Amino acid sequence: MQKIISLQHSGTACSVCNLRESCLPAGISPVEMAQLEELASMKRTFRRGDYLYHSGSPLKSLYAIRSGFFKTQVLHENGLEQVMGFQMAGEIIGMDAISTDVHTCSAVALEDSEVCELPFGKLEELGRKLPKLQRHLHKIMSREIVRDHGIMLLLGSMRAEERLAAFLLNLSQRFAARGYSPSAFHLRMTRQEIGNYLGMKLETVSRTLSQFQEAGLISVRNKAVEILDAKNLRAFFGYSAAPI
Amino acid sequence: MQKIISLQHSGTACSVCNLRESCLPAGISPVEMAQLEELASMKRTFRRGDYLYHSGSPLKSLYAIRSGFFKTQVLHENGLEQVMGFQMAGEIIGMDAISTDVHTCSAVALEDSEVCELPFGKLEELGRKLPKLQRHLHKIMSREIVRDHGIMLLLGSMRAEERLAAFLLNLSQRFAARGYSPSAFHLRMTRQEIGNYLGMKLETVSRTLSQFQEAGLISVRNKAVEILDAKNLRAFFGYSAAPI
DNA sequence: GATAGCGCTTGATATAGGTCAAACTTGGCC
DNA sequence: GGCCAAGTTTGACCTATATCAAGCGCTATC
Repeated sequence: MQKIISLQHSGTACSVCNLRESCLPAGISPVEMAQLEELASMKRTFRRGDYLYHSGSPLKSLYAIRSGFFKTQVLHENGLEQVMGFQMAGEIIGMDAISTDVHTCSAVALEDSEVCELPFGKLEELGRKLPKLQRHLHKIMSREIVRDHGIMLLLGSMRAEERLAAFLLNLSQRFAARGYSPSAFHLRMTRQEIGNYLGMKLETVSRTLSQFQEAGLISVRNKAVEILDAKNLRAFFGYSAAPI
Repeated sequence: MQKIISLQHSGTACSVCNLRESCLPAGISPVEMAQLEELASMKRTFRRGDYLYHSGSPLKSLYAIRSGFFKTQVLHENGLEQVMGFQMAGEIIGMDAISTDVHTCSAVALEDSEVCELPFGKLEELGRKLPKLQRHLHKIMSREIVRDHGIMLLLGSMRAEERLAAFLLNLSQRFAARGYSPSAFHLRMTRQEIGNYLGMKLETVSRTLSQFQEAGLISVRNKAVEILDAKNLRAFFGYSAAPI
């Protein structure tokens, strides 16, 4: 399943990567950056539908997404299925595997994507030498915990409208943080995947999007979404910040 | 709110603590244990209802629960509320605060409890010297991520019956792992709190418990629960392992 | 440029779980 | 030991969302 399109040992270095401020190297010195660059030198490209890792496969590395879009999901033998998240450039994935040395979810590319591979053993080793890197790794893991808490709040306490509004605003915010338009973007995932992630059926996703459009909050045409009235969309979940 | 009943600098050491195999010191050598003991020497006791930390308070330490029961929860200004988990002896809490150096949820004692305080800065520092400790800390953080994924699956994909069955079996398993009866135990939390955690109303919790009792799967009398037919209870969520 | 298939929308209907309400139990406190 | 508040159970009814179903429209492939 996992087709590796290209392996590069040079590629773009952390020090010149435009994601460096939000990715793993955030806040470390140039000298330290050089050491991290060496560790992160392995790049891999993926086509839409390719797996970055499978549930059940052993922990080897964490992965920093350089470009593209992934989803992570759990597939239970009993048929239950849950999308755990949609990850984009600058985000680190694979931390679920540290606990048992085996991945507990799968990561699939939703569009052509590129990742930097971070061999976990070496990353820990370097963390022992570079306290700032160590701290940052801890922060990234903790951020994942906080993100998951946000989704638990969403799934446990919000109504369908609120969940979808939170989802759209969260995407908007993350696109904005990467220099893309916060108001107009393309969804990389299907209604089915959105619904699965948000604990609702695809029909409900579709209906709720139509309803938002009807109310003049957004404009949707297939995967193209435009947020027209972020303020009132935000009101759907009580003026709180996007908790995803 | 946070009443500190006692502060002890001696207390029970990790090396003689009966939780050492499941707690932070798991798998480290006696020499290393001594260093960890020094770090974890501060004990604190809490009465039912006391806060261990508040949402918004700065990160100081992680906490290893020595005895008792806690819940962690987020309270949103807009009224939304979500119980993130129920934690018992041997579990480490507070990792939500590492991301931003501020706690994002609150921890409340559900019964009289005792915790070992682990100053986070010192813990990281010691981790740099003891790779096994470092790895174990990472495993504990990752375990929290995996646990949260399990709850996301539960909240996003399961029906009320399945959630409650999963909840009871998870408690059972955790009590068993601590040497208590896996079949008979006391719930430390209210129906309200269970419901909030599982994304359902307290009436639904009550009704579903009654329904389980009707079906001969459990016996409930207030907070006293006995699991009579774990096999069929497990069948409620497709024979999968408790995903909490 | 035609066609097949997948993804999406929309409608009609069903239902799990929520809401409201009342009565019962229990445990903490004076 | 009795009282009060909080927690729990159970019933009746309601609503948000699921389910089932049909048709439409992209988009990708030849």
